[in-house]
Amino acid sequence: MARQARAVETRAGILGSAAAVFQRKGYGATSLADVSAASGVTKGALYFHFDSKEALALAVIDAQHHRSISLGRALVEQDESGLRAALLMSFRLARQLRDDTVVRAGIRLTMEASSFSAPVREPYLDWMAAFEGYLRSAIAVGDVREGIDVGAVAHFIIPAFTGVQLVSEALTGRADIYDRVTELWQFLLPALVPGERWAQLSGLPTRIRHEVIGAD
Amino acid sequence: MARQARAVETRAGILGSAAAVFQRKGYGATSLADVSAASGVTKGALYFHFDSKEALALAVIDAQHHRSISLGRALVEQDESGLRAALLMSFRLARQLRDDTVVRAGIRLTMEASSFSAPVREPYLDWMAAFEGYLRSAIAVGDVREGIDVGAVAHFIIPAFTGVQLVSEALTGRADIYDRVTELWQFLLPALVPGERWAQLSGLPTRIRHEVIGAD
Amino acid sequence: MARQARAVETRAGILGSAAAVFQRKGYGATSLADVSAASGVTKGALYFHFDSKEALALAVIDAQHHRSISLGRALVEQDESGLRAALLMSFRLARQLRDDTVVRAGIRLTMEASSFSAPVREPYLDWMAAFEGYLRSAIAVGDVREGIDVGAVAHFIIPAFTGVQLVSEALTGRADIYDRVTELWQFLLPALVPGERWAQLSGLPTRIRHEVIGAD
Amino acid sequence: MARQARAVETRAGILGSAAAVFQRKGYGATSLADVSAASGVTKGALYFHFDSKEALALAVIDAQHHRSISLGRALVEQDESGLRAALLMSFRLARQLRDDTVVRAGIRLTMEASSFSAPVREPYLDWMAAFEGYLRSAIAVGDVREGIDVGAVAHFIIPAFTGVQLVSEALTGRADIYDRVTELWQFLLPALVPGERWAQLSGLPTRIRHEVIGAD
DNA sequence: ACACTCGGGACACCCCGTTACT
DNA sequence: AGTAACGGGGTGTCCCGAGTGT
Repeated sequence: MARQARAVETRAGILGSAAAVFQRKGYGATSLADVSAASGVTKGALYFHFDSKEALALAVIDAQHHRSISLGRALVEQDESGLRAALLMSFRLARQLRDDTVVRAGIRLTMEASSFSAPVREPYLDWMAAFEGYLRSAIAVGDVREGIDVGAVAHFIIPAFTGVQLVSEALTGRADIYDRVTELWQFLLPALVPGERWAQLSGLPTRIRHEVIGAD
Repeated sequence: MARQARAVETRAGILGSAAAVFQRKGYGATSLADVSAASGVTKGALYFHFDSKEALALAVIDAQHHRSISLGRALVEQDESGLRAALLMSFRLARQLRDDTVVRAGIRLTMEASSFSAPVREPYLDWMAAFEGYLRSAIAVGDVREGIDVGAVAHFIIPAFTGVQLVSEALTGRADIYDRVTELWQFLLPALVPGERWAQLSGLPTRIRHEVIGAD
Repeated sequence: MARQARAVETRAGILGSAAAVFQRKGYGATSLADVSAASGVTKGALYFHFDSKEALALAVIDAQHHRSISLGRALVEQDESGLRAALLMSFRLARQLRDDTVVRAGIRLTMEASSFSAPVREPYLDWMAAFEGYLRSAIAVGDVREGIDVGAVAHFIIPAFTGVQLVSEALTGRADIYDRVTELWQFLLPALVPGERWAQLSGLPTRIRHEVIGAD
Repeated sequence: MARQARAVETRAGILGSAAAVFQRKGYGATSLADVSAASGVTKGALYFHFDSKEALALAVIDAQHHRSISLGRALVEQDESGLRAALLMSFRLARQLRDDTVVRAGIRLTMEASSFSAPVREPYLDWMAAFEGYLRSAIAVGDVREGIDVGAVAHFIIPAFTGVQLVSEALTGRADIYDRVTELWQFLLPALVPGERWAQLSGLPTRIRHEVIGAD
């Protein structure tokens, strides 16, 4: 149906505007009137595209999740090594979290989700699975110690990153997020890399940070 | 005055009931009618004790913060060593986060606070300061390496713990929080303790966990 | 509680205005804004007194039922004979149905009730019971044939009256209701009164009509 | 045009589905989305065939009226005697009122019509005219007393039947409608049939009931 | 031309957080 | 400490035309 061209556009517009408002005010404080005004779309159209405020929020979460997870796909296609991939991911995600409204909104809504719906778990689980993969291939090339519990590590990195990003938001509006992510890796790497690689890997976080973000 | 005694009691009752409702439904979805019903107090009385819904939520946050921070005071008075103190704190707090309604509500509201008020930063800063203190005295007794940036470490532990607790809530309703906190320390200690102490400190998280919580 | 004086008054005011609007527009077409405007009461006050639009409608039905059923109580206290009582009731009720807004509204809502609530049955059952009583005492004094099934008769009179009133409303706005009720009795009495009383009872409907209503 | 064939079919499908929904929920509580879902037709198509929700309801009323009135036409063609015709009609209509969705919906809407449109009067008037005809031919063959006011009788039977059916719906969902219609005639016949015919006509309602409906 | 997607406003109901008067 | 009243939106969703394709 070619006619959906307009519809797709409208839907995307609503989603973007909704993300902006959600990101600024949170789910509870956002009214559909706000979204309607921000998107320049009437509530009728809004209702046509999304069944409810909750559905709209979930759609934003979903969009964010897709947008973020696609960062990972790119890495795999570029055939990056495991440890580099993990670090690249974290910094690219940090950049999204600073600059991409949809991602910012999605993350915020993910955390507030228990206010309006069942808690959202898939994103956390997906990220954990992705990092498990990175770790495994890092072990294969000797960047990460054998015998480590990759499940446990992944199950720690994701929450740690979540918390780092959350507190960075609360304290500085995420202005310091690159520093904080860099430190995350510096405190975590000693538990991961084998002693003999430490010399060459201890500086990796900073190198990758600059590779991804620059001096910023 | 005897009259004030009852007033204090009523106020505390409201606060407890409000915490229970906030914890279950979140700020936005909680109505004063809910609180009124849960506490068995009329809305009039409710407004006599708290100026507004927001004030009520902030009072819950405050109560939680006091309740949690007082855990730290007890440690100082018991003159625990720095590293032990840090670990004890984390597990005791984990226990509160599992079992204490006011604390659970307070944490939830702290994170939702940006929905209805300026973001709450003091708790994070207070915790960071406390952990800096623990780390400094840990360095003094040789449990933590010299030359480490205690500010940076504290600035990582607090977010990491925050994230761990948050994701544990989302995925398991905090049922696995003790495991997650134990792992947090296991992945973090290698970056903190000097090599020569590793043998005796690597098992510390598990020991303290059992000391505080038992097999649970 | 003396303070409720104001509340009672307000409530009654709302009920009366609501009846007027319901009577004119029906349940579905009546908005709470209409009621609010008609009663000069804010929607907040309205919500304070009635939990919902449905509750308001049911309250109107209830008020009508009380108002109508109390006609019957008066008859009993006046110790009217059974047949006279039945006829008096029907004409007095007819008058209410023409002139009393609350009654008109209540009847209308009773019929529309299945649109918004479980069908209302009590009024019908109450009326049937009342008429059974009248018939029994009419039999006792010989105005109604023995051996008649009073339950069946009551179970016919009430629907018949209901229909007469309903169609009179649809066709003439109840302008002709007295004529119609008179005829109802004229077509029904032959099945009820014993042959030997026919001479003196055949004119009873008209006599009672004039007694209650006058020439109108 | 073949094209219209399908249009007619679609229209009929909508009408049937709409009747089902109206019958179940009433006019006010029925949304066009409901009808659209029930009929498997998009709302757009729905508006193509009917100008408005009200028009749709009126079309259902109309369909019901046609369907019911055609019962009468059949009788005339079968050349039934007047009194038999009247009784046959009433029982056949009762059967429709129990079993035919369109008829049930139409009747319900007829009564609710004043909620959304001018009161519907034609059906009542048509029925009254039909019954006047039956009565007149009944008088011609001596089944009904001469000198009776056929207009008045018809003007009573139709409302009485309406009420009987209405209350039967409210109290039993029309499960007892055949009993109630039978009784209607038993209480009415004494006023209609001449004394000398009473012996043979008093059992007529039951006989016709069984003829039309069976033991049911 | 028929059919339908898409979008448009308009309220309706609910009820919420809050104040005035006892 | 409490009853009563207050307005103000919030979400849902309804009924209905423009616009678009088949």
